Amino acid sequence: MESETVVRALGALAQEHRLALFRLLVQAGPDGLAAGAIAEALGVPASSLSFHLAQLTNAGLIAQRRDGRSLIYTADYGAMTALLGFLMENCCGGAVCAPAAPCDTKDKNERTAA
Amino acid sequence: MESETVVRALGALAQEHRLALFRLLVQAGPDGLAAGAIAEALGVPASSLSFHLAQLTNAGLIAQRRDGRSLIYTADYGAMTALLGFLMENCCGGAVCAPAAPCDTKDKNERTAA
DNA sequence: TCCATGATTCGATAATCATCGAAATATGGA
DNA sequence: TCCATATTTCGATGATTATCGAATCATGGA
Repeated sequence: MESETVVRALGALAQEHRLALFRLLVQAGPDGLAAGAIAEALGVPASSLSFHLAQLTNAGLIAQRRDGRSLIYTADYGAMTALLGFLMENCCGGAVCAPAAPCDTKDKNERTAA
Repeated sequence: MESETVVRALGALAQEHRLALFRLLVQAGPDGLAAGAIAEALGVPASSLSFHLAQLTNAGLIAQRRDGRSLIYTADYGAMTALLGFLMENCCGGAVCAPAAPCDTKDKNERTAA
């Protein structure tokens, strides 16, 4: 993962509404949520929300698909995994830093960096 | 970790110079680096660097100590661990997301959130 | 005490970001 | 075709961020 990509992803998450939005999409899972539902959940005007959705999309953290009149947004787990991988490997001075919790993982395939 | 803290930490890292700076401090380890050395390494004017150091300090990601005329900066691993912990637990939809690498950890004590 | 060095703060400026109503675009149904 | 719904784009505005030279502050040594 290039550091410019990392900066963009971090920047996308470094905003109250967008962090909440991303968490919401993570909770929603693969089904995702329509823009309108998100706007209501977050209490943000549609045009403002659209701006934030664009930021996250641009950073590659979420994806968009259309379902009828609605645009459904979903979290991109792979992008998040890559981001976490970068942070762990480059910003943690080795293995010392990683929280111990999720070591019952079942995926070794998403890995990116060396 | 409160989400406001998370936003501030992410914002602090979401900048080219600051991300490079933080990585540099992580590499430097507990000895840290003097502001002047950092400025030279990054090729950034002293006053600009000072601004970025303040951002990272304010976000709690780095710490400062004085050694004679020099101010030595060090990465705060605990803060980074807490940040990663938050992201893993809130932005990853469970254990599915975590990269598999650092599971040979030796520390279970840094953990913060539940 | 005086000076040199290491670093921060101040101040001005340019750039980017966030907000949100109004207008425009896309889709589906009558 | 015409209308209603879902959402984005446009445009204007205020706020925050990044940059960097000059001035200031802190420390140590002569």
